[in-house]
Amino acid sequence: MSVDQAAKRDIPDATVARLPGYLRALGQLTVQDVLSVSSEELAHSAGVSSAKLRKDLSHLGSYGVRGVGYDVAHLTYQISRALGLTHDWPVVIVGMGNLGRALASYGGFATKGFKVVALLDRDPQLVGERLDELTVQPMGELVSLVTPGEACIGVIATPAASAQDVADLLVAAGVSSILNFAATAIQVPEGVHMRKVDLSTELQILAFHEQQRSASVADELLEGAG
Amino acid sequence: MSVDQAAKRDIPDATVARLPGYLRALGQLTVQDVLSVSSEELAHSAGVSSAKLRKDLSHLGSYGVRGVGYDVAHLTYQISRALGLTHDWPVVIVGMGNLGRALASYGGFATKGFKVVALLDRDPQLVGERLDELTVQPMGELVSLVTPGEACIGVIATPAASAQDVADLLVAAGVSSILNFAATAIQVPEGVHMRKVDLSTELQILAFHEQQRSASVADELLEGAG
DNA sequence: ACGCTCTTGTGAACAAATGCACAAAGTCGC
DNA sequence: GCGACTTTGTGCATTTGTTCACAAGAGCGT
Repeated sequence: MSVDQAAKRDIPDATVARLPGYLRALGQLTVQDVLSVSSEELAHSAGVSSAKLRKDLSHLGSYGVRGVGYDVAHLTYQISRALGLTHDWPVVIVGMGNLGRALASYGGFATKGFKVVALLDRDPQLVGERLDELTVQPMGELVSLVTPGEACIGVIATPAASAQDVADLLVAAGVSSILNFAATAIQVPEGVHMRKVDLSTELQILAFHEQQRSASVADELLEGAG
Repeated sequence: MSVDQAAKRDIPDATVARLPGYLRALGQLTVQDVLSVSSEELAHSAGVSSAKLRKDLSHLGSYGVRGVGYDVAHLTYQISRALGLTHDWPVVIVGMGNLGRALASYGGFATKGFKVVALLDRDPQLVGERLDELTVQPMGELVSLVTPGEACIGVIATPAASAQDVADLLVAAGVSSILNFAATAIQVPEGVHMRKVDLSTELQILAFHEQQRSASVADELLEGAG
């Protein structure tokens, strides 16, 4: 048992970040009634190299069959288990603007491992509104919704200006994992896990690569001329 | 000049991914009328270590002053330039569901480096609707909007089922950078830059760490008892 | 001018991640 | 059974990224 957990514990971060991608690719194979898949095929669907995929999976254990490949259902289960998706995690979404609504109505939650248990907003105008079988509640309800000690994931979908306040409230209520969609960096105390998703960051990274491309094209022209 | 570009070219990926965060932190300092900042302070606002920040900035050039720190305005300019944000990049958003609307009305575009030039949707019901000074157009307009050779960033905010089709259309029209918000992996030809933003991936990574936490708490209890 | 204090920029050590190449281990046809 | 073939799992080399620790500068008071 301790061995089992130790095996899980040292899964590298880079691997953990790719596991959801494998899980998604496996989901597509499942609906296509594919029973078995090779590392080559699965890696291609997930957009990685097969060597990387195999090394990633080897961190979870040895679940493939040499000469054959991986059993789709079994590998799905093993990855889910490694990620901790064998039971549903409660999620509270704070901020019911455009983005909050989009997230709340996003189907991806229910399907795998998560359950939105509450929608919160500071604005009294929005409180009481029903969205997808849930009623928007005021921020004050936060403490009664989260049981400290029992894990819960908080999603921040507020404007940047209120993000830090909301994060502080979430932490005070006992939330230990936060996903921040607001366009600002927020500070959380040690022990709270925080991840950030941000449109402009992603666009800026793409812009950098576009710029590199045009710069190198320009260089080639110059070299050709020189 | 070639030296200048060569310096830019070998900025490590990990550094590029962090530059937008520094830019954002600098923006906050700017509105607070702070003129100068040390690596320690800036690193803290951006949530990284000061050593990492300094090494990252050293890849852009030597823009700090020893004993003093960095000039906020000048560093902002240098990072913007490195990322290619000295002029606006055109962005087309495909898919005007909840998410597409949220993205379209997201203020972050205009402020720095990007300009939404078109909103597209396959659904005739949505075509013609006005959102933030733009009219939703049918997919067919794509080719007339994008000038091949001139860089343009495409954002996919459609359901997963149509994401691959949309990506193919974008590529065919000449878009060379794609940001995919759909909950599916898409394949793009070599030479097209693709990034993926996905709620469930992020949640699953958080779930993994929550699970690690509870596992290690359980372990400690067992050790204490044993 | 000089020494004191501060903070950058960077070389060198260290750590993490990736890619390669192949032995190990399985299936299948005969 | 057995040899041919397939595909996994992994040791090793390489690349990429991070951390440390400090010399090299820059400002300041005297």
